[in-house]
Amino acid sequence: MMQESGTETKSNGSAIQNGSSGGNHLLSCAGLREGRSNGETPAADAGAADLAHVQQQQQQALQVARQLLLQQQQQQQVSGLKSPKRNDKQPALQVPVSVAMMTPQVITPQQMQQILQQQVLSPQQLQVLLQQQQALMLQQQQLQEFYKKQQEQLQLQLLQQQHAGKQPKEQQQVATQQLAFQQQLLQMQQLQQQHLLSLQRQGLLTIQPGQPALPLQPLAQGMIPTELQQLWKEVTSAHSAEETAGSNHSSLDLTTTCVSSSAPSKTSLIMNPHASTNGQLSVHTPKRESLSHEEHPHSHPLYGHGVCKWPGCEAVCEDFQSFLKHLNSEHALDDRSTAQCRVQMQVVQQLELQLAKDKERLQAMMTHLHVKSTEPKAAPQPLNLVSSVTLSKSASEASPQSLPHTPTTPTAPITPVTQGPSVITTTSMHTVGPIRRRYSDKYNVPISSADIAQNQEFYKNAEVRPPFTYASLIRQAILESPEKQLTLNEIYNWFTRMFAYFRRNAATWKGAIRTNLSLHKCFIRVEDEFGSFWTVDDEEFKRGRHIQRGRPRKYCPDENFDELVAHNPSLIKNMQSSHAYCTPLNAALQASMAENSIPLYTTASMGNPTLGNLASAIREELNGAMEHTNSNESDSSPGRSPMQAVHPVHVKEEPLDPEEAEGPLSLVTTANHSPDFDHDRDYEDEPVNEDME
DNA sequence: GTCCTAGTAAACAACC
DNA sequence: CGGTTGTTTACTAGGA
Repeated sequence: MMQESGTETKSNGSAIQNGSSGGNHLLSCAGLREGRSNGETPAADAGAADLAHVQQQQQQALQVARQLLLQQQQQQQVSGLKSPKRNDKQPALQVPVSVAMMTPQVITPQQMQQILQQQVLSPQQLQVLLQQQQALMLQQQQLQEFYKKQQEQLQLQLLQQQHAGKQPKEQQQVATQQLAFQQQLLQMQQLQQQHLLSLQRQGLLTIQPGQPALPLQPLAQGMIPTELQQLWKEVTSAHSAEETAGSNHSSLDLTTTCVSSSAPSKTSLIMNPHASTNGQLSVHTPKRESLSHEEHPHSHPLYGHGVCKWPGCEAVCEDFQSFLKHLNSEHALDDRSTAQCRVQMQVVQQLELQLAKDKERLQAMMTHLHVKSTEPKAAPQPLNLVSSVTLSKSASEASPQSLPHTPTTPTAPITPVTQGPSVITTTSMHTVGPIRRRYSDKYNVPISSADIAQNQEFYKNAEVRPPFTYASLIRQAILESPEKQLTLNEIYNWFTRMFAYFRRNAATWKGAIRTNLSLHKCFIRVEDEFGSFWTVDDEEFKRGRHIQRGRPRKYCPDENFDELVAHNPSLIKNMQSSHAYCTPLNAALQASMAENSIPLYTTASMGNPTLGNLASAIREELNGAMEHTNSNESDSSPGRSPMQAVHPVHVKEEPLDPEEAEGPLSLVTTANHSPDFDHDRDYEDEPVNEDME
């Protein structure tokens, strides 16, 4: 497709792609533009108004082309021939025209992205650019329409030659019009080149050296390049066939005149030395032909209800032919028509501006509605997070301890997050202070892995405080670990790995983590000879209870615990570190502690040896009962051996509900003479223990 | 206004 | 001795 354009280009000796050594085609077009007949000087400081003017000129040229086309249509109608199927195999006298020349320079998305990446455009410039883009796309559509009509007419002519004999005079006229049309196209193309040059001079467009020249890039919007090219081929093929049969007109090649730097003038129509190359590519498309049949021959935007609709005209035309004559005579290419066309252009621009504003408004509304749901104050955190903060700050302030963005554990499936356009910059999202009522605060609804995973990339990169409580995050970190247990340092690492926010102010949030670990009943600290780690009781987490204040909670692990386990051997099975068993573990242990905590604690602190023996016993039992073969250590827990799963237990002895404090543990309770500790809330005012100490 | 809860800071102790 | 870990307390602020 496009290589055909290239061959045609080369055939004419004008190097389009490499003519300007850097592929900067616009420079070559500068010479072309300066050589224009109208003598318009290039706008050194081409602004939006100049660009609009260029657009106006382009549309004007297009209008003239359409006018010529209509004249041609009129002649076809005079001949009174319908167009049956076209014969595909025609003599190959061609009018090859570069597709690149025929394609308006609609800015491709790549170029648009390049422009945006430059970040030098003001909103006004972008607005202008958008408008120009829309105008050019409109031109494309008009061209497409024109080509279809042209094809139809040529087919009609061809049929006429085959069945009704030669009509040299008419054919000559058609050919002349074709030439004039192509000249108009050339002019239009030059204007487009000028337009692009203006864009470049403004800095709106940058053609990089390695990048192909802009006009040679395929169309990305508007019209499919292949379709456009095919259309033109059909047109030229049919037309050249006609000329071969009936006249001595030379084939026309507009390729060099438009896009090449070696064509200084629009009148430089040269002979095409490779006319035959197009013949084989002329493919008949029945679809397009059928479409051409459906087209109304007399439809014209400037003609309706017998009146010329040229702005300010309203001349009555009896029929379409008279309208065309009127159009040619009264609205030819002159200053008046140009001025009127400019006015119309302004009208269109106003409408487009309004449309752009409305689009922008719509976008803002949509953005607002989407971002608002992610505001920190909004309790529920949406899963599809689209708002973000500028990463510049987080990047600049990220502490050096920021970890690589690797999935935490194999058990934490991480779904990729849609990135890129979904991220909308809003610095307001950069929250600093404490945020209350985070997601999953209420009723301690556990955050799922998907909650974090879906926004994982976002939180990893954006220094946005996650709308989760520390407790929720700690729980998530623990549950994501292979063994459902983490050391404190591993929890730290999880936070810094998963959230860019926690790469700053480490002292603050680390202290908060420690406080939460100690404060929440759901977090159970377990010790072994290698250190301590933390597990989570999910059921207790859902309860969301805190360890009561004002009440001593800690006890010496080697004291008073052996007896507890001795009375409750089933606890041993629950001492594994996985989530599946940490819950019953906590239930049982905490149930036991509910019965024994205060007296045990108190007595332990006072030197009661009972729990010390108990702890030793349970530790031994654990070592024996748990051949914890799962040695899959977390990547973040290098310091622990597989045997770490065998834990002596060092658990906060927060009591559970009275109904949970049943079973053999009651023996401990009674044995420790703690009638007051059956109730959770009894510890509120409990200076007794402190007093006892 | 009160209560509850989360977050923060700080003090302290034990441990490494 | 300094850092880490863990506990506890006090305080603030937001929400019900």
